[in-house]
Amino acid sequence: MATGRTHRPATRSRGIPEATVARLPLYLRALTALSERSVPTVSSEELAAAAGVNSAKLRKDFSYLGSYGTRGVGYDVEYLVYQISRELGLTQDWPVVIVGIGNLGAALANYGGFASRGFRVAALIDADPAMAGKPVAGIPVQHTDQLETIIHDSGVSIGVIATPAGAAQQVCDRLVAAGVTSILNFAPTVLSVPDGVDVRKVDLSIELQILAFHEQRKNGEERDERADRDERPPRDTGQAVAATVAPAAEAAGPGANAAQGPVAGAVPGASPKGPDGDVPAVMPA
Amino acid sequence: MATGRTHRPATRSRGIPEATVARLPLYLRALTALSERSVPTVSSEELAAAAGVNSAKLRKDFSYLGSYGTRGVGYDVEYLVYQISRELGLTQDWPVVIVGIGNLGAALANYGGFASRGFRVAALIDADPAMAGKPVAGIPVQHTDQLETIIHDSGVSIGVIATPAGAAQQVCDRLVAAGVTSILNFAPTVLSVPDGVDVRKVDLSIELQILAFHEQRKNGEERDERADRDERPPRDTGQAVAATVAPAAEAAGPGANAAQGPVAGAVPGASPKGPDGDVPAVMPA
DNA sequence: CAATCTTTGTGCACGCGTTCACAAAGACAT
DNA sequence: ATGTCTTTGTGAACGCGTGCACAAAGATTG
Repeated sequence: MATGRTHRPATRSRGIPEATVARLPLYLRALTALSERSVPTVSSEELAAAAGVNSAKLRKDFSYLGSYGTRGVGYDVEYLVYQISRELGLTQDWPVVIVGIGNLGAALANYGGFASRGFRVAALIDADPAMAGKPVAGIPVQHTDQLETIIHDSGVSIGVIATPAGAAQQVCDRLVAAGVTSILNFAPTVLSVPDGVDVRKVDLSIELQILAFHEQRKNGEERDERADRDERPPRDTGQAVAATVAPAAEAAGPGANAAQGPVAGAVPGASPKGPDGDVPAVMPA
Repeated sequence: MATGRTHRPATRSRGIPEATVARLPLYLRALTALSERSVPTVSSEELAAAAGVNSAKLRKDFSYLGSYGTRGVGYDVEYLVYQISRELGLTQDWPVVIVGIGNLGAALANYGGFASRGFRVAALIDADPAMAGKPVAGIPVQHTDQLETIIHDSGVSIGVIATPAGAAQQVCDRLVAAGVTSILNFAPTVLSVPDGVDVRKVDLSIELQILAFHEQRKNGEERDERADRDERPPRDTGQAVAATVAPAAEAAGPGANAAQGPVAGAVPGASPKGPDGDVPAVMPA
């Protein structure tokens, strides 16, 4: 799956392994489907198949939540839906703001999967003044100037960043400063955040690259893997190669100017950031 | 990671660990940024910071590719860009089709991160006849009827599914039958595919749910964690609870009837499919 | 050429996650 | 009640991934 994991050292918040937490939404979806079909109970085998995992893994996952099954019968669907929802915190309302209303931001705003799980789009924010007031998914877009006010007034603690890479860190800093403690980042940049803030990343091109790797392995044993295997290249091949790989500039932005702290260095501090400007299409990575 | 990992048993294609493969795109992005700033070399420490990982991990990752560094100096940026690109298979052109041109599909079509890494959008496909011919991102949308022809003529091996959940499995089957061997799935459904086909999943709401879990843990020790901890619920709480958790139907759809191998066999029964509710406005595939 | 300094590459240990396999628990039939 | 059958819950083994720590390698300086 989309990759998206952060570099946080797998906190294992309260006994439940991180890997298990990541699968709970999967189980919940399958269970919800069963619930709608009025299926009263499921065995671990059936549910595991529906969720696409191993049944032993599923049982172990559930064992971290408690003993919510009946031996010889299986799990009560409705009860399990409730327990998992509660464990994930979906029994409460989560106001969310989406920053960067390009194609992707608009798609997210329209995405039905949010509302159906307790996530409510509290506001849409964009830096383009021309967007201000325009309704997207029935919600008027507000200007970035309002960001702090919106966060504060709506009590938002989860922010979604769908801006171009160049603007992401800046937006992130403002969100965090305003009180947001969880961020879902769609911009192709590594965000630095202070401790206590969770970041999850979704990078569409990364997923494709991973697929390409496996794809290459499938058809690709007969390819040109011979000559260029271990040759020391001319030190000045630079431009040519770069042009081949990435003809269009990527401009991940100077934000990634490594060299900050010794290792991690999550510096919420200033970020000159330079030009980001463009918000034309979607994340011109 | 957004997650998005499939249930394939981590094939470790050719010695390179799956976890390492998943990080290579990360390194590549950071390196590309350095390349554009004309930085000749980087140390593992610097690059690791830019990519948001541990430096020891980075060095070990690179060691799987070969000895591409110079002790006392670091790594040649351009050379490393080339090596990683080649390893990922990005030195060749990958035609891609996107099926389901709703908000999300359109966002993907416009996404710049594809073209800049060797991925070329060969075609856009949608089931809505009204969409046919309409240009999105400069590419005319074609009707689903053309799917097989397009795949065949363009030699596409990677497909992106951005349809509603209810249509995903059907589209998937047709893609696979037409020769696609790698699928990036944005629909909230578990796809069943034959061996040899790779599936990676990106589920936006899953990422948010994971964030919600951690968010709950942060502010939430003083919450209502007492009373409803281990109570055996009335067996008929069903509807009420379901309504609370998921007011809008989601209907991940029975499409997930894995039922291929022996272990799978989940509810092979008929699938009236019913209302797929979720993702109404978006993705009218 | 020798000494020193920097940084890579990796052996090793540890912890997490996955999977197997089975005893315990309950349902159900007789 | 007793026995059988199904399915859970989990102890234990295994394998992968991560991070430490250091020797080896090369640059650099005197």
